[in-house]
Amino acid sequence: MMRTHTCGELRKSAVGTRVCLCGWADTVRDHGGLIFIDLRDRYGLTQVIFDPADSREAWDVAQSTRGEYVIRIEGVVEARPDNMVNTKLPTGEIEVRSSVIEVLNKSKTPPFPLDDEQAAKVSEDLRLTYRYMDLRRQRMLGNLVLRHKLLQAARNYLDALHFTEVETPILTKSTPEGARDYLVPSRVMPGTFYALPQAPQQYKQLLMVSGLDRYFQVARCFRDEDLRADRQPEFTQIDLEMSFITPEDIYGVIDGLLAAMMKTAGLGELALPIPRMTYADAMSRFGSDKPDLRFGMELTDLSELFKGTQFKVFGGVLEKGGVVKAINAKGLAAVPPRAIDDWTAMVKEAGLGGLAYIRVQDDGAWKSPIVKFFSDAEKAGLQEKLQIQNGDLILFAADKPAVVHVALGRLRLLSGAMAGAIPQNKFAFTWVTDFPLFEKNDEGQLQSMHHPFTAPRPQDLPLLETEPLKVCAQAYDIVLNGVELGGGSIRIHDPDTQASLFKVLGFPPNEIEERFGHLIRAFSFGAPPHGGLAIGADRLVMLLAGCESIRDVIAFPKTQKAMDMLMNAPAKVDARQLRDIHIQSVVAEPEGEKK
RNA sequence: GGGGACAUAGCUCAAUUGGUUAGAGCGCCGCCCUGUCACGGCGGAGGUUGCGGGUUCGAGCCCCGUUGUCCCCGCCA
Repeated sequence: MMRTHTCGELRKSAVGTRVCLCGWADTVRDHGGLIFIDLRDRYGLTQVIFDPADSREAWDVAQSTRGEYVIRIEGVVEARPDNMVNTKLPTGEIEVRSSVIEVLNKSKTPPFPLDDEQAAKVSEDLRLTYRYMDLRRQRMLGNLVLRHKLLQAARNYLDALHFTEVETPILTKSTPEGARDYLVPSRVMPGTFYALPQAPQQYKQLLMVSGLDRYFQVARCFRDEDLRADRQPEFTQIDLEMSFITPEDIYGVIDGLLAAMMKTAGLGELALPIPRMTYADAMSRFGSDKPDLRFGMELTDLSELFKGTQFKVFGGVLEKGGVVKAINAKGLAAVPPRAIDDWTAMVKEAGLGGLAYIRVQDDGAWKSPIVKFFSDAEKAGLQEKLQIQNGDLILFAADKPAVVHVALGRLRLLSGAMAGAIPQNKFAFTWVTDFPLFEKNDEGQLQSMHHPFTAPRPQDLPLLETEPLKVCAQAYDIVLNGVELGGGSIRIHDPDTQASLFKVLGFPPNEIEERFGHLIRAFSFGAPPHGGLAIGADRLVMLLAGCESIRDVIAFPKTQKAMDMLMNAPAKVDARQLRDIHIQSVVAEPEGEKK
């Protein structure tokens, strides 16, 4: 028998028992006589003591043991004397007196320290190059275990609600209207390509046509776009779809799912139902379609107040149908000029002409380049609407609503963080509902905001071909702490509505047939009304684990250039492999590397 | 595609205005030490300052380029 116990389970009740433990030498403390080895495995840490009087042979081996050696020990569990109990360890009341030690494997000196406090500062590329070492840390192991437990909880919850997990293909067809696809050349059909799925969207809808009724999948998805702290090129969704439902059914299922996962993470009872707000409200009040509701500092509409104002910048914008809005950055009156400069550059990038502000000094005086243009009534109105107190900083934006919202939404997050207004141990979920069905792309053409199978709200159907931008979708996002966790919609299930939507989007008939013909055909055989949603599993785990990067909850993540530092992927392949799949690279080989 | 930050010992960092032999803590190696748990003490080894070029009497430091990592904008139906 290799081991009788793990390194995390021995307690006082085991005193007197003969045990075998296996694990890694976490630290070796050699006192010349006594030697202490903290033996570590996934489950914890147990102190093992070697006394030359017990076994000189074992003591010799213990003395030559180094950090990260893999060892197996045999010994007897002893209670520690009262004054030597280590209260920092769950196993701190006992130790194992060992007379048998076997080195199962030696280890080179680790490339970086493995204790969580020091490892947190180590450069991430080194951690990724030696990811298997990084994952030995309790923190990282804990993240992987939590991820597993959360997904397990999700599976149990959905199974109890009669959802069936179905695996859908990884080699599938390109869907050019979404993100950039990862392509896989076909060997058998020269010149053709599979694509890796951006989401199992069409398959899960086809499963509804099949009558599966309730589908889910812990699904790997692939999108060839640039990375962020919360975006990886391959990521995992908890993807689900249901038949014969209304949006209320989705809210109910997901509310319960998230509550179950919060509980599993040890984060207590989530108050249900999760609050909802419309997309229009989210944009107007928070300047974002994924509002962070952990703090206030909402956007305040001042358009009424400044109607007919003498201040030409605001007046001019209002005459052209724009809006004037502001946020009160509580307590930031003394923010350095440098910050205002940075923020000004940021809002200009967002399309604003400039950033107007008022510093409300401690003596109550308003220090501002624009206040001299305000009437007494306007000042009084500001005071009242923005609840201005000494020490506040007021930030104004005046332009078209879309520009004002984006600019102030970003300022709200930046200034809120700077003011320390964002509580860190809070979980503020919200649904964002009633998204527009369409948006205009850079070329001014209509495109689906979600995807082209999203159903319009029934009451908006008459507007579909006349005023498409006013049509709201039966689409909803679930948001946590300003992060888009997931989204979904009720789908179009009747071919007529689908056809008229394609028409509005301006898809030519031959293209519709080529790209969506299979789906339309399927829907012509009796598709049930259906809808669903997908949750970004990595993001959810990241937030519930209290991590700042999605990479910390993925076992083997990629760098910002989508490199796998451990495997060194992507990499060149043999010319033979390329020939087989009928691919020729147009990238010039550097001199000296030609074969 | 764009903006920003960083790159010095195995790790984390320091190095005055451009000026002697590039330092510290941790780790590593050796010796000592019988109750430590971040053990302690003494000693030691360890550097092409990411790479390439330039300016200069002289470059870790200034300039240009390049590579890599991270953050953000664009992008992400």
